[in-house]
Amino acid sequence: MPILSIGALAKATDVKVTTIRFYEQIGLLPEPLRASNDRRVYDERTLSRLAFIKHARQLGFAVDAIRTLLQLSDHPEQSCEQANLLAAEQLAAVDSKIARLEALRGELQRVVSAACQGRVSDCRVIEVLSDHSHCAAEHDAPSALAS
Amino acid sequence: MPILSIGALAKATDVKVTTIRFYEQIGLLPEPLRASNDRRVYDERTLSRLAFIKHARQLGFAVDAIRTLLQLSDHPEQSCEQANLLAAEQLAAVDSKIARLEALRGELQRVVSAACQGRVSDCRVIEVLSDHSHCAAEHDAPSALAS
DNA sequence: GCTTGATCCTCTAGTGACTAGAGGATGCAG
DNA sequence: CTGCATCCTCTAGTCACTAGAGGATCAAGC
Repeated sequence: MPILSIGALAKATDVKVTTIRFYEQIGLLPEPLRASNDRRVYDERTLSRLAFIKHARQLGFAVDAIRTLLQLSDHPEQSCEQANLLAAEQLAAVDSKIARLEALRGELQRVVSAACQGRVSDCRVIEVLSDHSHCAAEHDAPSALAS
Repeated sequence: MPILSIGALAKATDVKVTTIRFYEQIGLLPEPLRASNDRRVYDERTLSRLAFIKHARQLGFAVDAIRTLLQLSDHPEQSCEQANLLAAEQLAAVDSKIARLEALRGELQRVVSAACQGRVSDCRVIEVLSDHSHCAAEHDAPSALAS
């Protein structure tokens, strides 16, 4: 079983060293063995686990959801109902983000196409921003847009 | 000129009281006059300014961009080039977020459609998450997806 | 006048998922 | 042996708020 330093693990997974330590801190990665010089020592199991985490993050899963998914993959005898549910929820969240962003895009296109060459005093961009009633459709706060 | 309490301003703009104080703290809103009992007192100019801020936030503009836009609208004799630029940048950012999210959606749809009824040991959701090579296309980290 | 509940004040700390930096120890190559 | 890379811990910063403590004041109803 080949042995990896934190730097080697970082390079192999394209996850930053500080992020690996962070994942350990919040309990996504187990505390690794330490070499005599106190440095972290990893094996390939941690590499797969980190790859799993990275992939799930890329798909937009929250850390809490990933924690659940990891527990499931650690206990393969369990039902995978929960994993299916999490994936479906994530898909729904992505769908709704896309819908919101598309509404915003429409609004912004109207703003941009109204761009003027003159002074701010007759600038459509500022004017449209000043007056919500110019908007064709309602657009909600982007609070739910964060990934 | 009618006079507004912070609560009335909050109600009129649908922005939370704490958020209004926060905007004052970071300099998006000017420090208001105070009544004898130390309470904030607003006029309609602040109401428009806050409506402007809210609308721009809904469109996904960052606070720094809004600061610039507010400066522009405070000085109508300036060229509106910068406002046009900011709007175009914001549109490009939204476009790229949508593109990323659509790639994620495709991936997630594949994950969800592979949902199984059995045990985790043969669960496609977990398996697909474990192995990036299952992915049809590259999908980047969602770090740039935050609104 | 008294109580009750809403509103207001300041200040601090928490959110999520990292990222950056201080300040120092160790390892390795030339 | 001299750099420079890598590693360690710990703290604080990012963004745009949000929540709560702990208290003062106000308006309405009895």
